[in-house]
Amino acid sequence: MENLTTIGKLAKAQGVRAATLRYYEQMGLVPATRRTAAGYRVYGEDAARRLHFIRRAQALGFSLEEIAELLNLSDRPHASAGEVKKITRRKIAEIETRVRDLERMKRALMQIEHRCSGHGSTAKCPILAALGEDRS
Amino acid sequence: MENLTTIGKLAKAQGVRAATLRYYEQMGLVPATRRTAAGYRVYGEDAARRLHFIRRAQALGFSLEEIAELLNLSDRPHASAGEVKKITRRKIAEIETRVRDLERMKRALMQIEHRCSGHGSTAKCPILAALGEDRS
DNA sequence: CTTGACCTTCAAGCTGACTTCAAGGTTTAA
DNA sequence: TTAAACCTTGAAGTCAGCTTGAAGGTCAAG
Repeated sequence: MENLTTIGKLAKAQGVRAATLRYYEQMGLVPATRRTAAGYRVYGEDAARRLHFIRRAQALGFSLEEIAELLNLSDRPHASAGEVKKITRRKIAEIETRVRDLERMKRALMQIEHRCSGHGSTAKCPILAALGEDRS
Repeated sequence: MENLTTIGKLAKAQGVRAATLRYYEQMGLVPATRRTAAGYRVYGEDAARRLHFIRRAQALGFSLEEIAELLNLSDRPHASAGEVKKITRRKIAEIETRVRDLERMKRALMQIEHRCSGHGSTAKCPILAALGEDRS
């Protein structure tokens, strides 16, 4: 089954507002859908997957513009392979940097947690030290 | 040496604007500094470390409010250990989720990169599949 | 001892990502 | 068949996180 749905149902299912979906469409994040005779938007389940991706990526700190760029990568499967590859590698590198920074922050937080259990001494500001080295 | 400096120098050194530093002070992200007789702000190097942390944390997608919360953890070393511990654990869990999501996104990008080298077939939309499972 | 590069505050303006509102047309359930 | 619950567009409002501008005080170099 194709599982067609209206904007309101898709929105509710994904925990966003219908207005947000229209906004994403306007911003080019989701393609303009086909419409009913009355002009109502009609969504298939690919729309749900796409929307889900957008929300998760956002939670990871990507801007809508960056997300559009990521989605573009998979939308144009073989278009200008060289460029796609370049962007992809850049994104991968960005992600690796983020992960490293997050791991450092995590270690700092674990130190704080440990210290707060009474085991640590006055070792000061592990969190500030966390992202202290090397420039982005 | 204590390495005291003015707002302009600190700002330039960290690649932000002086106005941004004033804004952070206003928002409570950096404590109000002492001033010269003329009312000029005077910064020590702790300010530089703090600022550096703020910028990196921002790049990781934390809001200023969240960053303030993180900084508070290290500012009040032993204040209400129970609460600090709770917040710390929550932040650690959040970070772990983020890292997992980023790793998934990275794997998807690597598939795209691979596919674009001509090795892959029409395996479609690895990026959409990337964050497709389990809810945040 | 003045000129230009700083610093001060306060207020208004801008961008991204929505949200809300107004004024309507459509669908559906009683 | 009509009222509630949808949908449409367009435009304005909101919040975070700055940026810019105005109007003025301070400091360092020549």
